[in-house]
Amino acid sequence: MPATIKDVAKLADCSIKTVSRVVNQEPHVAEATREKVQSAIETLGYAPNFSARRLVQRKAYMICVLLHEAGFYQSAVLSKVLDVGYQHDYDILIQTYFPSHNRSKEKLAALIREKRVDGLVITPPCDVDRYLTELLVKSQVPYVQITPLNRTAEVPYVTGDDYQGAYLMAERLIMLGHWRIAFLNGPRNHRMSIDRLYGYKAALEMYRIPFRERLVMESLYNFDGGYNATRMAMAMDEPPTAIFGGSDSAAIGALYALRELGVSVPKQVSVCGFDNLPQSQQTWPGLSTVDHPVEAIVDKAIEILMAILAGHEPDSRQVVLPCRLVMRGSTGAPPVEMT
Amino acid sequence: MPATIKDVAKLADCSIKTVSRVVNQEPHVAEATREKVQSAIETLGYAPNFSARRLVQRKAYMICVLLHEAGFYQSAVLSKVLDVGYQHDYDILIQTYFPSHNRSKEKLAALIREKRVDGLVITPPCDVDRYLTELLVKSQVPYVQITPLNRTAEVPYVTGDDYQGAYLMAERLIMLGHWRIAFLNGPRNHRMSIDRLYGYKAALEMYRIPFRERLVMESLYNFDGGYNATRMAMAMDEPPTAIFGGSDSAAIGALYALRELGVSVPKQVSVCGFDNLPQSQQTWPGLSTVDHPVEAIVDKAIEILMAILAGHEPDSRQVVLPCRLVMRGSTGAPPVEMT
DNA sequence: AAAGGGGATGACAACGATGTCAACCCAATA
DNA sequence: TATTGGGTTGACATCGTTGTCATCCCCTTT
Repeated sequence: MPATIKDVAKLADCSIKTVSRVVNQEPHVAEATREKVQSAIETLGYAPNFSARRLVQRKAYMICVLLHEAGFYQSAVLSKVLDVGYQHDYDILIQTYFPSHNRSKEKLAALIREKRVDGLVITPPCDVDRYLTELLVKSQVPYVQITPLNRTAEVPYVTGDDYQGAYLMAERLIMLGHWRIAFLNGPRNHRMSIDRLYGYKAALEMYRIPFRERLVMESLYNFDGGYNATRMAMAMDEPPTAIFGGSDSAAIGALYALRELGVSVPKQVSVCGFDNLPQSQQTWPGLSTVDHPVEAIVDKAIEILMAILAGHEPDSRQVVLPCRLVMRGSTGAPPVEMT
Repeated sequence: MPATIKDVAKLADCSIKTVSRVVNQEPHVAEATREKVQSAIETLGYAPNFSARRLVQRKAYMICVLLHEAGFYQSAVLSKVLDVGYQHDYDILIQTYFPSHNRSKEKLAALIREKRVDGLVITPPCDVDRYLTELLVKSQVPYVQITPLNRTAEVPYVTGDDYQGAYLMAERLIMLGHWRIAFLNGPRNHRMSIDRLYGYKAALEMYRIPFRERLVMESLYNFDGGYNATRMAMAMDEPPTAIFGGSDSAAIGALYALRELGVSVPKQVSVCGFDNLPQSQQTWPGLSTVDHPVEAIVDKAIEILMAILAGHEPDSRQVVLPCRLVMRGSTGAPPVEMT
């Protein structure tokens, strides 16, 4: 049986309230008493019972990270959340959420209703689900979205500047001499895909390169999508000299397809991605990509969430951080055309 | 203010105990009463407060997954833990643990002392830390190790059969015609590395292939280690015709090094790994590897943990599951030697 | 010397559930 | 009719904390 506050009080010959004061470092305790209590605590190996504290304070001391899948991006997020979580007194609970899965909906709803968590961090693609959004709003739980696929002005989120990142990368490709640049697009109704596509378009426009609809290929931002899209692109009459993956996963699929086709990267075709996933530096050649600053994003997101939980109004509820190019070996000048 | 059990009792015109019975589906409630209570619950949108329940039941309804880092392997584990967690009434908390980091030690110790978790799942490489092991044993918390790097007979663990898996793969390489097979070794004092190395050695012995110490290269099982080891191996007088990575990460590093050296895989050199990480099928060529059955391992581990938590004695506390070869494009026959 | 003020302290009531146990009701039985 | 027995039911204590507020004591001030 672990020691309780009562045991400590008895041993230290004082009231439980005094022990509570010492434990919580409240004022109004004489130095001598404090020491007496401290030593009693150590003797008994006392630690306060968290459930009791949670009950009386009506606080779970817990934040939940909502995941759709435990993928590469999510593990980067998690990694940082844990890191930052240390700074605060919150534990981190993870929960999966599948829009189509009724049981997972109920689980999450219960989690919130039963006050088992004080706030949530939503990772993509969970944010696109209507039911979830309604649930969160209705239950008034503080939450913040990490790199949402869609976003509305009412909801707190932190993300990278998809438009700017895509613009930068497209511009870089253009500077290298490319002008038939395929774009591996994501789901058409996601704000994130739309922004990245717009960045690409804007760069083309800026440099007077005609935009060609057929160079925008469906990829769903995943490996298989990138692979298939690339096979199709390379089968065109005039295949692209560069393939800009809207996500690293798609770009890695593209690399695979090109290797399979015996197309040399970057000599014949350049490839680049978006996200800067850890494995994008383990491909060969290393994948040039746009760094979505996950760490900074999570940092900011937790900061916002903590502010809301503490009752303050955060500096801002919507934050967009700039992206940065990370050039590796997968991009280069296009081959000289034979005309 | 959320509704409490009292509110429900008042509305349903009965005692709180009766409501409790209905909520927990206990017997001894008349059908009419049950319905009355149910409708009151729905009217008020009542959900039991978990902190209160935890307090009185002295149970946290929480298991902790202890991670050293949120890497690829860990995310696979996590993914499955979450999946299985659904079956039971436990929430999943994640916690990082760094042996050198005092603060993280304290955090974990507090987590356990304060009864915030009922049990733990330990992922590698956390299990190699002495302080941790002592803490766990001393505090009597139920726990189970997933693919431990080291293991002792007293501690519950579930792992893949490293020896058998390595044997199978080495045998396969030999059948393909290889006999200069380099092995990218892991940390020398880890049981897991030792077993994999022994499997490799045993296969060599079985097929009467002389074991050469210098073909066992230090890699620490990571990308950089695999990369460096491969560079060194290929610089030998008689470079190996196959490189067997003790882990996929190391093997991916090997692939990178070989590409860089312009060595064709598998035509000139075969490469294979161990673990079957998700990204090992996204390399080019696809990485042949030994599947460490993470899902089955986690399944079994949770089963054991749940049995212990429920007070039963599990069927067995140490489980070793067989590994299975996954052959992809990175392995083939060695080139014909010019003699 | 009396009044006032502030720090130290503890008694007691929350918090919201579950466990214990006695009381009750009603039907079946002797 | 009295007794038994089983299913219903609720009063009350309990879990281990924190919050409220009254009390006490001692020191300063007038």
